[in-house]
Amino acid sequence: MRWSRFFLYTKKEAPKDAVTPSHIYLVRGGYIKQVAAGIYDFTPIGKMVLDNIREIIKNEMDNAGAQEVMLSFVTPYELWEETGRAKKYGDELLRIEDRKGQKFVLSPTNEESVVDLVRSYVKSYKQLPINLYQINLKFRDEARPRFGLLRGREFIMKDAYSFHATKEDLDREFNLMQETYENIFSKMGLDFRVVEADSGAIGGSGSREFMVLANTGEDDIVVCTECNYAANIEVATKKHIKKENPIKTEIIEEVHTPGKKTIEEVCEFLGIDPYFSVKAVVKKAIFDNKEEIVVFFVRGTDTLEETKAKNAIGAVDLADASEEEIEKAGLVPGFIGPFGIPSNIKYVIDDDLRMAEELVCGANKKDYHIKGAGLLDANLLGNLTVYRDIAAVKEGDLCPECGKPLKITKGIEVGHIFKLGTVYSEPMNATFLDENGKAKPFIMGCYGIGVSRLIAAAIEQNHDEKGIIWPKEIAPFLVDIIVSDVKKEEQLSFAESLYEELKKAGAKPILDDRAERFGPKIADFELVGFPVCVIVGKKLKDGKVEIRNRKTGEKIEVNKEEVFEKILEVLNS
RNA sequence: CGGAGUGUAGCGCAGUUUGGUUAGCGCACCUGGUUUGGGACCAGGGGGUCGGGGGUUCGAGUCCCUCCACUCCGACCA
Repeated sequence: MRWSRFFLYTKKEAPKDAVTPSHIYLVRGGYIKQVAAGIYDFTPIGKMVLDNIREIIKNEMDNAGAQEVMLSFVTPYELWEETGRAKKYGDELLRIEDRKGQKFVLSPTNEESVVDLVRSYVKSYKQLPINLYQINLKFRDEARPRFGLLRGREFIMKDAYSFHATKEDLDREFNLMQETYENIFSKMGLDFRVVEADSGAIGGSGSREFMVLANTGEDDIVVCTECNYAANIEVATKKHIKKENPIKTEIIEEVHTPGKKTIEEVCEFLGIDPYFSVKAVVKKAIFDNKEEIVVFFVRGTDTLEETKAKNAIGAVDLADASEEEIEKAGLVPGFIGPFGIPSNIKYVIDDDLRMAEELVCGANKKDYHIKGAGLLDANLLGNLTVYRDIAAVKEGDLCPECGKPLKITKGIEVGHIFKLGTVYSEPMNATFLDENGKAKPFIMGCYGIGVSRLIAAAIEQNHDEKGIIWPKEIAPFLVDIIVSDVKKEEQLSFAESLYEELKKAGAKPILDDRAERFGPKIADFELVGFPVCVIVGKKLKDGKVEIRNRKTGEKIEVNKEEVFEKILEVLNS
């Protein structure tokens, strides 16, 4: 490509609304242009990066035996009514009507479509397993799109759906997909982790997320400092250890704690370690058909993990409870504890408190706490007591696998694989006949990769203060040939012949033959982020040109005769 | 969806408080010239429904009403 004719225009100034590096550099580098909130145009160079990523994904998916399809983007609303997701998905599902008033949705994901496709052809276990995938546009009407391509409303996703006769075969495919994903992200040159994850609204029995490690990530992930345990904080667990409270109380007693409502206040007032206090977190739990006040008890030093809490009671959602709602339920805000709690209140105690002794907790009575309480005997509390893991893992907690300290890092979710089971095939009545001629619903898995998000994630992980540093596997061009002064005939003709040579060798060159000075050209090289550049400039008359490595910053001066070999050397280093 | 902002040339902004000639500046763009290894310089030039609609006024970018769009924090998010 000759830059002088290339539809690529960089900017010196960052757009005022961009805050993350990937968003800033994608816009400044001329890769994307915003059209509306969370919707972007891709310029030719942006499309090249997208295609490079698609190519890697396609190769690996095909290798794994999956078959590429393309499901319709505009799909009938009816299909969404079949599974009940029309309601559940909420406002994120963009509904539209055609001229006849027939309802459609813009696909945010395609479980319904693919089940509809497969059920119309597949009737026998002999046709299984099947894995169908597509790399296609998606639309989710996010309440708050942000950070450029990291969270768009319109985006490109690779979604795959597998169909099996048995759970064992699903497990096999699930593992194969995990391997395939690991290959894909490794090939792209990304630093990532596979983590245990919550299945969320999509349902199913198991899921793993693929996280690109980056400071700007929106997800907290828990990783072990020793072994390879890694989990999303929404599901991460820790090893429970029993610490002895140095303070031994003779008797369990109520103590007067006037106006001391927070853990901090109570513990300071009583002179105890907050680790041995019980924090009550009151939430309004929303179920399909009702709302209910639920109390969650965790250690004073812990915080409630809402996803875990939600799963513990099977609620659809948790909302903050107002002081009035708490009082109306018969609770005393600031003095809530597991002992003597009104019998109509549902509550859950964190696993870490199981068998804990010498605790301080609310007495369910204004201005009183209980000292010396123990959870040795659950019967004290009645048999409704439920212990679940509901506290968020924090830095320094111990690994559930090996017992070494855990740490928390930020990640960008670029892939997610699920064991769906029959949650879609059953309601959609998608069945096959097994060996005994009996109709059974398909057992399904689904596997997603955020393709356009990967572009942003790759930049979040690979940039400096000057611009993008593309991993060469996805770089739009590999070698930027800078002609320092295009009016110098010898510079231009040397650069042109080098360009032809590199092009023939498949080294994806771009020739910067614009009528610009050296400054803007080298700055654009760094901003747009090509792996290597060759500077054909004033030293050419001494037979020398310069090669620069974008990533290492290394500069080498070489004789013009050996430049071709040296470039390939740098590229392959 | 709650809270806070912003909207003036392709991009970044000033002007709005206190209404008053023809709405400015930097970058980018066009023409000519000089420059040519880190975002050059000189001269000339083009480009505006001041987010939309309504109102107040002799007069509105500026005041009032209303709608819209976009951004940030949070909630949300396979």
